[in-house]
Amino acid sequence: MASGSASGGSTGKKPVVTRFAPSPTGFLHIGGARTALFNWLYARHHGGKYLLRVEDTDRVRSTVEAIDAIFDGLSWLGLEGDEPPVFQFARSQRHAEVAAELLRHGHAYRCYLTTEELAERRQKAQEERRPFRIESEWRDADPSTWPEDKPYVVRMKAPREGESVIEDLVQGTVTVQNSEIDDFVILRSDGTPTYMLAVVVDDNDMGVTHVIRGDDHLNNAFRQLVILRGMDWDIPEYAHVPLIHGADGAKMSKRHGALGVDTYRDELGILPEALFNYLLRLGWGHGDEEIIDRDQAVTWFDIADVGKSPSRFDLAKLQNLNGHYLREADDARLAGLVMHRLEGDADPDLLTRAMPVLKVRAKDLNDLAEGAAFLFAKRPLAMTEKAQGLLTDEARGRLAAIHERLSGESEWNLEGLEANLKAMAEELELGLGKLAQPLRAALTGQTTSPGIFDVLVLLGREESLARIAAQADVPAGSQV
RNA sequence: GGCCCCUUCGUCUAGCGGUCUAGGACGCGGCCCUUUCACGGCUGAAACACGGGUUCGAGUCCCGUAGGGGUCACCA
Repeated sequence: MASGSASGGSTGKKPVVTRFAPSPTGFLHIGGARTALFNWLYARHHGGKYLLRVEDTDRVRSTVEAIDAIFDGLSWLGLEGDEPPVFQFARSQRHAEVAAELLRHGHAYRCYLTTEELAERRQKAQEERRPFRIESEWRDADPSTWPEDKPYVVRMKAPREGESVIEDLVQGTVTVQNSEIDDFVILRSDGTPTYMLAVVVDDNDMGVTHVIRGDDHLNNAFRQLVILRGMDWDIPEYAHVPLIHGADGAKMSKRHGALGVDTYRDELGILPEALFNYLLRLGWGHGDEEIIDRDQAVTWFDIADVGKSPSRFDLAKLQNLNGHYLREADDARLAGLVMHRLEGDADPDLLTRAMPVLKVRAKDLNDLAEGAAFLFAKRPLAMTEKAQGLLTDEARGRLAAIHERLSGESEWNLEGLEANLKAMAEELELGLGKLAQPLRAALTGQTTSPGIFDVLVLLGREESLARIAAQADVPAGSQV
């Protein structure tokens, strides 16, 4: 257990230990994912440890589903902890012990004020338009006068004079008057610890040297300082990173655009490396660099380079980045990811072979599935309206000619087919488009697709000719 | 409302007193490539919130104003 001077924070000599401590009351949202990322990155950059702690002290709101969802999201992003996660609730005994010690040393006191009494005072203060601060008459009561048979909470005896300063790695020097800090509760009347106590005890016991979290905790840090000083524990370095806002500038909340990372994965078809890169660049930059992989991020990342102002979430940029990583991704891997997004049976080998020409046209896995659909479509092909429009009588006539010509194609490869059709266009004194577009419609049922020769090769001789025949004005007698 | 924090193109950012007629990226417009759609290449429009200081010189430092955010529980 750490001990020693609590004056100036750690000296930086100790190996770095960071932690990500979500409360399992919902999915792993985008903001939490970024906090985890920054903790992971900071630990990796300094060759330290990155730990996970589940803050499940709120028994009614914490669920196993949420715990699973969070771990699932973290491992998808490659942000698993370096050690098995700590479950906060399991440590409540230790929290209570610390509270007892604080009580023993007179840093905390039993407060017998009821919630109703407090509510009354709060309301009165509001009516009188003056700021409310808890001033419990029990603060200075002699412990010998503490009733044993009445319910009470344990409150910290926060200093009322002077000021507290935090040298925050992101926010800089932040000063707060001690008079602003009230006597917060550390142990509820049922004897369970509050978050405020639990974090401090757990961070201390886990040897956390750097607390990197959302800046909605900045105010809490000053309360936590009170406990730290009461126990004479080392004060960790703090880094309070700004929250992520929605596209409209408002705070990301559950009903306001905050999505779980699973939604980005499952519904939006985003690759983990794309989300990693996007989240990294949100609030942090390294010169003009935009495409940054894991290893590069580890060497470049510094928490001090994180900006102080909140940033807005921009889906278009995420998708652009995703498109980049899609093009870089392994074809078989992408085929695997796309398989279950396709309706009906799909051949993974064909899908893999088609991937090089499919992925340059997609920005997410859904695009990829859509683009791949024609490969596995059953005859007769469904036609989009535009494709239908392309199939004029003249076009159908040309398809018949193409069919006849391609039937004689011996090799059925890219070069041969391209030479053949180009020659045909020249002979007919037509642009290649006049041939290619109707052909595309017949082959794919759409007006856009990969290159027409790629499509022909991917579909193969038999299927290609059959699809052409189905749309062509085939002269009687020459059935396929 | 009290306290704390923030403010460069629509968005993410570079900038750490002179090299800024402010750079990059996404998005948007145009052109090129081209059988379609993409990819790629080139190119255009687009920002230092405002007002005072400090300084020979301010996007960069200080102070106000405005706007935005966070937080004020026996929730985490």
